[in-house]
Amino acid sequence: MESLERELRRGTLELLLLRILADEPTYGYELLSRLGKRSSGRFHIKEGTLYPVLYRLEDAGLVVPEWNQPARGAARKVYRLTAAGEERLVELTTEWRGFSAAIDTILSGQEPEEEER
Amino acid sequence: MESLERELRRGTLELLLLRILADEPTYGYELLSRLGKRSSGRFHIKEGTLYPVLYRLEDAGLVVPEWNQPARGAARKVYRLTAAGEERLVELTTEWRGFSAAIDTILSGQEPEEEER
DNA sequence: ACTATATACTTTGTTTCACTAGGTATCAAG
DNA sequence: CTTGATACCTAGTGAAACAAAGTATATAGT
Repeated sequence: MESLERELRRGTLELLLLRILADEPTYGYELLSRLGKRSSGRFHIKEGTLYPVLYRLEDAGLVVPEWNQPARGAARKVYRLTAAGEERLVELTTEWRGFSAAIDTILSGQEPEEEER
Repeated sequence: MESLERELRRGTLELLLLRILADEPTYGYELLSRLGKRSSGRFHIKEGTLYPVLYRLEDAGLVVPEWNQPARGAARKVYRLTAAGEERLVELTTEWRGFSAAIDTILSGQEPEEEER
């Protein structure tokens, strides 16, 4: 019985990263702080969590990386959303809304009106 | 990259089962159909998923089982929420609300006001 | 009597994902 | 020249949901 947060985060990371990348192409390290900021400090993931997700997104063709050498500092791998990535973002957002609505319905103790016959 | 639903369900099962059991002590097999009904058919978990969760809840002292022999048919293991289970339900509900609110904020593209300094 | 179906609980093994805990490399500041 | 911040990468671990079995009882059909 682990922390709920850890388990809840499962699957949502992909959605959240796509959402942030939709605003603006961003590199990995920066994604960490943006995610932290936008969630009011709730989602503090580590690099060892982040990069594997980015590779999955890349393998799935949802994002494309481009190496970027800033004037000073280490090189950055900037990820940009592809068309497929935008589609996926819409898909996942819809799925999330349906899912969380279903949970909320159960938590509120309401029986949904007659379905599933 | 599996289905989002599968991953999202992670961690929420415990919460949902506790919620259903809070209404009324229920046995495993019945929980399956109640969960399906209350989620409008969205959450169709299998027995191989359900029972291990119930055992975790039992080990954690959140529910207690009682064998019940109905007039006809196979014996039923009816689970009842403990006081600890009720507390945990409140805890998890709060955590869920905070979590889903955080996701919604990020999805809506709003920056939360200055926090996390 | 035999078979199938529905009910009801159990167990084993697999997969996926987030995490821990390291590692490499570059650059600025002291 | 060492420390710390930035930035990326990887191997190994663990927990949860799942698939796919199995056991047992009772009812219905032939």
